[in-house]
Amino acid sequence: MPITIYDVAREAGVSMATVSRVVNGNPNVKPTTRKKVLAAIERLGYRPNAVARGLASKKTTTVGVIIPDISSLFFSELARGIEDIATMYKYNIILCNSDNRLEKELQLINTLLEKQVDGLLFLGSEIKEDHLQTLSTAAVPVVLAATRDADNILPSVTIDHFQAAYDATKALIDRGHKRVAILSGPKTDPLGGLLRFEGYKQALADSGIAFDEELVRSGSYWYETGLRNMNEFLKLDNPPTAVFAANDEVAIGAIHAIQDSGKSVPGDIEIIGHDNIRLAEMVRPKLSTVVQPMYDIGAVAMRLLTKYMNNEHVEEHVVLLPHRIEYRQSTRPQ
Amino acid sequence: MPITIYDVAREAGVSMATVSRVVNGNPNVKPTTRKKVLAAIERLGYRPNAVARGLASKKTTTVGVIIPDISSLFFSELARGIEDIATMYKYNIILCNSDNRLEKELQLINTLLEKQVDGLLFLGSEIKEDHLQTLSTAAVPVVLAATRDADNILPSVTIDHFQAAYDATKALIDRGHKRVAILSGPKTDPLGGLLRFEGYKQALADSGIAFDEELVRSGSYWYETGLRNMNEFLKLDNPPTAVFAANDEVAIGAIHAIQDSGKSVPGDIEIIGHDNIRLAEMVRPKLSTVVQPMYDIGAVAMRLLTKYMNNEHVEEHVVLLPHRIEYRQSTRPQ
DNA sequence: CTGTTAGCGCATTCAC
DNA sequence: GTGAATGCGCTAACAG
Repeated sequence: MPITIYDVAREAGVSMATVSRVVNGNPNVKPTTRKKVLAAIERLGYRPNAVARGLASKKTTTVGVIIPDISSLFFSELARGIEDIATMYKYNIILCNSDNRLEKELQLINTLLEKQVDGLLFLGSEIKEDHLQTLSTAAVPVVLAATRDADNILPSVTIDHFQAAYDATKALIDRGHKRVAILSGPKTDPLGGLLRFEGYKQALADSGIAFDEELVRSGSYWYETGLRNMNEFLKLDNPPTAVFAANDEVAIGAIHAIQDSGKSVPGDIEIIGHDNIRLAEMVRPKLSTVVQPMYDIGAVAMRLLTKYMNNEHVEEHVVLLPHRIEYRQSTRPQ
Repeated sequence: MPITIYDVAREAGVSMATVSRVVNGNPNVKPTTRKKVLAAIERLGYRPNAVARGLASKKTTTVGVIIPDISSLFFSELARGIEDIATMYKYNIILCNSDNRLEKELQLINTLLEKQVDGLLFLGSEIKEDHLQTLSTAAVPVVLAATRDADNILPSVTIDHFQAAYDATKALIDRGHKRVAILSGPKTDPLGGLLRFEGYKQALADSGIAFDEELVRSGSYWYETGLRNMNEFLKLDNPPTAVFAANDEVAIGAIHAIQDSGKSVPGDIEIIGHDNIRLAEMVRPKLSTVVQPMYDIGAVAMRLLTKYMNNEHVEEHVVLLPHRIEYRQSTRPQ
């Protein structure tokens, strides 16, 4: 039989309301009685029941987090940012993997809403009409992280993917390359795929370089994809002399493909990756890459969510975090 | 105003008990009325309140997971195993980072227990008397994963770390090495540190090789530690010709230290790592390593927890998962 | 400052 | 098969 607030009240010789007050730090309690209650709590080993509290107060101090895959280096870093800020604001997180599967995502949203989370964080996956519709039934705030909806209806935290890809491509061009290839993410991914691809094309156009379909390969964000697609590039009559990869894993796969073919990075081919996962510093040559602040995206998104949950005023509901290029060893020193 | 079970009852012209029955799949409902109720639920967009259900039923279908650091490649893989099995058994997980800090761990245990989780998974960190004491106040089952308590009081899922280290060291010795070094984890870590160190020493002893303090360096599990400590080895008058590293990151750091010094792996020095994080295949040379089945440890631990939560019979409460050595390129082909 | 009283939304007896 | 009644443990007015 678990100890309830009522047991404590009896033990301390006060009403349950008073016990509730001291448990919740309500100042309207005489220090003497507070001490009495605290002693009774200690003696009985009382542990407040957060479920009962949640039902009565309509707050669970829990937020739901829907993430494509927690085992990914990218998203686990994001999750850490979320959890740290959540802890700071006394929230816990219910973490769910969606594997980017629409059906599972919608079902998770419903489950989390049933669990009466105080807010929802939705990460990474593309936002379709179905999402918007299900999300619109939520009575609690929702924030997107590392993704956003096309019309910016929902609050979101991302970087400017177009600009990031533009900058990386431009940097390669400025280093004298005419044959700049892209290892793109899936075309179905609006941000990491399409938008970065657009940035790439725009950089070429602005530099008067003709777009060459031959220098484009898109696929998943896995190491093996980089390996495979880079090998295709290498078979070209006129292979690229520089490559922008849509993420770091792919970039590292590309580097290994190049090395395996007997060529060198950055000697023969220069590479710039994207994200700056911790791995980027743990390979040789160390990877030059576009820094996407994963931890911060998570942290800022969670902070934004606390503001909404707290009915605080929010200046801008679509926040773009800064990016930059970190030059390491897969590009030549300038 | 959210829709409650009562609204549905009125809309369907039945009692709330009946609605509760159809929501919970109780077979004792006439198909006709079931249909009526379902229609009313649909019409109203009713979403059951899991908090209220939790209070009434004393089950939350939520388990607490205390993890050192979700952003680590090792633990995020474990977490994925946990979450997948949790999903399979209709549980959600509340995920908390502990950073291996005792105080935070104890506080998290209490918080999760307050939230009335149906079970608790505790990962990675050393189990001290304080843990046992706090955990003993739990009214719900607890399972340890990737750690265990000294007296095997609590159920746990791990590999045999002594044997793993023994096997790796022995493999190196069998390849003809007399100077086998160890890049050990922290001595304060009972499994990854101490136990593996013991396995290393035993393998030496069994092979008649004198233990040499010079060939031992211990430290954190980070890449930089491997880099730094390997450099120390390299400065020795009589440096090691083989190294067993306490985890893969450290092993990769060591490889880079060796390469940076102008020597080669495995030509001059052979390396075996530990864990087999995904990274092991994403470096050159690819890392030979002791495979620790992270995903499975998480999955099995969660499965074990479901058995306890379900009052099922459990054969063995201390489970050791198998390990093996995966030979890749940081050891010479045999 | 403290106690009394109502629910919060649901599962669960127990009757019928 | 179905409904009425009770209580899970707590917060939140409201009185006093």
